[in-house]
Amino acid sequence: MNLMQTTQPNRISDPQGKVGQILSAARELFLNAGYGNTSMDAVAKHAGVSKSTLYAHFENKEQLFGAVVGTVRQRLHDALTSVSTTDERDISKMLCQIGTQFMQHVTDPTSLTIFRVVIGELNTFPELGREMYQSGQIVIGGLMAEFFRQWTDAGLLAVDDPWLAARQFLALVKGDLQFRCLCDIEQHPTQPEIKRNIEAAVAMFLAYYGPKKS
Amino acid sequence: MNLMQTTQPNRISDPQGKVGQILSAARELFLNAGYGNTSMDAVAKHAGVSKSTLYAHFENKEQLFGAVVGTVRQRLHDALTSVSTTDERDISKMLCQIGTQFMQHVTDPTSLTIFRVVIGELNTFPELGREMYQSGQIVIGGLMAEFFRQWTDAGLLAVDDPWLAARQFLALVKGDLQFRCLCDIEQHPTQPEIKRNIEAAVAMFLAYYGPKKS
DNA sequence: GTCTATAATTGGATAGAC
DNA sequence: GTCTATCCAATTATAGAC
Repeated sequence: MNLMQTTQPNRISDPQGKVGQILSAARELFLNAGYGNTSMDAVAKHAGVSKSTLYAHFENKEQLFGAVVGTVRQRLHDALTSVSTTDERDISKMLCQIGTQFMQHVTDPTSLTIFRVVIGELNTFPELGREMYQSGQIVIGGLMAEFFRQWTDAGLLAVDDPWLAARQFLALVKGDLQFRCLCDIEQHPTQPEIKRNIEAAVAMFLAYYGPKKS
Repeated sequence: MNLMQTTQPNRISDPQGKVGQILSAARELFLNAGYGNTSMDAVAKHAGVSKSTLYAHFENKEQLFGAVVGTVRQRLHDALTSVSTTDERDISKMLCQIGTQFMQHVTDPTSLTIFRVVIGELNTFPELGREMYQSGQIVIGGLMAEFFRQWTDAGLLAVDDPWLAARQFLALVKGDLQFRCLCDIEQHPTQPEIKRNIEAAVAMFLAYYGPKKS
């Protein structure tokens, strides 16, 4: 699954070199038409190179697909680890900030598309699905759990199981919006819809994990 | 998308006739290998009929796929509309009962597989994804909303927006388990894991929507 | 490394006999 | 309705010249 240079003296990550063109074209085609409906011919034509060049850089179709998924997965990973909050005293505002950033990435069209393709091809590429999930849910879940632990130490929350609380918070924030997006390509959630979900989630979360009780 | 008899005098739903064999074989192959990786040759061979017979009953590959998805979707629809609870005074127990039944269908391997295939082929068959989603989330959401409305009238709950409460409850019960199943074919949730999720969900839900407050 | 041309296979769909 | 045999287009992957 190593996509870039192996032993060749090629400059690393040459963005507009042939490899970059191929990856870019492959990403667009794979994400729009799926794995099975995308031909290597089409990738070569779309990238403006010949099939020989294509096969000179990538062993076969499977490896090319893995490389494309790898780049998109990395982007999702980076986006989610950058989720943060300004240091406020108002725990409610902080939770809303984080929820908003999270939903932005979760409902991002590119993220959704890659999840669709990977999920659909899960039988052929089981490990890609696992990697995508880990770059998504696990990364953001761990981040939230750490936040909750710190805020509990600071007396802002009363969370006993940070991982459980993190999963509950994220589940509430998402509601069924991510799943709906995944199933219905046209029903993109509106901003008010997302905002309402987040506010309801924060209210419910604080009613249970807020500092006043327990 | 009408799969069974149109004008032919064939007995309706002949379970072990050629049509039944074809649908059964097609279901197994489509769900295991996906749409693009399943050939009509394979379907015919697996069903023990010739390709001519196959094409005598189904116009083309797309229509066959639609018919298969239709049968599975119907099963999911029926399963979810049958979710119910014994009439107790203990609201907590009733919620746990419903949550358990819901999770049983949500984590059912066949349901998961059909969702994977449909999601992966969403660009080719947009309406199938919408139908699946409606047979799943919308059906169970409406059912729950109605429960919550009745229980609020009876003084067991204090729910102002039944649809929102229903989505929140279902989101909490699922957590990230459905999404995890969808992405990772091997990580099937254990019963204790599911049970713990449900109990935590009910506790949190009742802390907010329970009758004592408000 | 890159191209043109092509090999080798497989796909969906049909013709015609019974 | 059902079968055998086949057509034709498209696909992945490679050979050989430059």
